[in-house]
Amino acid sequence: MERAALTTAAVVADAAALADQAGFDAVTLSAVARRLGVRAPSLYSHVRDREALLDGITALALGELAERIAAAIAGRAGRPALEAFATAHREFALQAPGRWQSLQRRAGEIAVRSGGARQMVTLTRAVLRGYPVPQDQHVHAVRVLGSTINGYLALERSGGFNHSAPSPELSWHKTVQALDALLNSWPTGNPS
Amino acid sequence: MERAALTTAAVVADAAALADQAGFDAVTLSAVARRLGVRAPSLYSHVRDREALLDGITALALGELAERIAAAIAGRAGRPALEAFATAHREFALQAPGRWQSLQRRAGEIAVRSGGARQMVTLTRAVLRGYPVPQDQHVHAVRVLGSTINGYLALERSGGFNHSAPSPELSWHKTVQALDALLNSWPTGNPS
DNA sequence: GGGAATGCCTAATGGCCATAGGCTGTCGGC
DNA sequence: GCCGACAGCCTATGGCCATTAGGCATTCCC
Repeated sequence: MERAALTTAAVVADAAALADQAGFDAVTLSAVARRLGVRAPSLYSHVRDREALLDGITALALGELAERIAAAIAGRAGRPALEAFATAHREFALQAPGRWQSLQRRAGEIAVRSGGARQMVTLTRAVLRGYPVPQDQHVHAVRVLGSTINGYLALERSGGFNHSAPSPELSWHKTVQALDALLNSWPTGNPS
Repeated sequence: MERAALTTAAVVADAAALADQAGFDAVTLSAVARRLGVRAPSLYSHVRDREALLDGITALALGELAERIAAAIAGRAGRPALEAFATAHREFALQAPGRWQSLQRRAGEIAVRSGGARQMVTLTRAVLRGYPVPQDQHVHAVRVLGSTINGYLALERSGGFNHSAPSPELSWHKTVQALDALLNSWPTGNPS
């Protein structure tokens, strides 16, 4: 019996793969152990508990998403940058649904410390540089952007669009277009 | 031993209360049974299985939210209506976190059929009537609105704002303001 | 008063997380 | 080349959960 050479990273990676295949909720220590040809308790040498495993997936996903986004918006500004930013999000959600799902929960210590979150904020701000949004409004704009993009993908994923007509594709385009328009004329004062 | 007079509705209502107190994930047949002073298997007379129970909560929450929104936007139009619409959402999320959480998942048969979903769409369209958004764009606008509001509340709830400065309150206001501006100048053509 | 239906119960199965403690092969020090 | 420590996996166990099967009492209608 060869040593399986398990490491924390390997366990987390396999768990992430399982999440993509069977859904985030299907990520269970037992299931991962089965996939790795090992008994469940053995995993506790590499992972503190289930929560830590899930948090590890979150950290991994955060890093991967940041990487994709960085590559996507490099060399772009303004609307093209925004579109690349949004598309990177959406493709990540579609291609790695389990990992994406792992981002939609209260992040634990590991994930927060991993720096991926900070990186995401930095990247979002980079997109904003191409728009006439004043510095002191950036935080708000970052939040609106994150809310809308994540919210849209969550709705799409949970089937919120299955019962009305036009394709999600079309609405997605309109949504990004709307965000572009919004950033271009960011409301500053207190207009009545 | 008095007959507890359990009904499907009573079980679902108690489950919803539990969800608000302990989180949606804490809604377990065992826990609900304990609260009702009954053994877990007894609940199967009223509820098909756990999934049906959760779906029941979703249907209940959908109806309650629609009711709140209807009351909030009655007699208002334009920006006040939008603000009332958004506020109703947020207050629901803050006051009934478990019920709100139940809306953030793939809805099952019961919830879909309950008509609450359709009612929500109708109410959102009602808000749009106060804005110069062309009819054929309403679907998209409904989706953008839903995405942003839900997305914001999800982010707020999952602590996404805990690590940066300004209060969520402020950003929330800015977000609603931004949506107002967006609807007022909804991008129609294909502006380059 | 009898019988069926209603509504709760106990018993039992199987899955999951988690802890405790045991076994084995590998490797550094001598 | 031997020995002890340690790394890394194992079995055994306990507790909680969902779900099914089958039993017992109360109620209500005839």
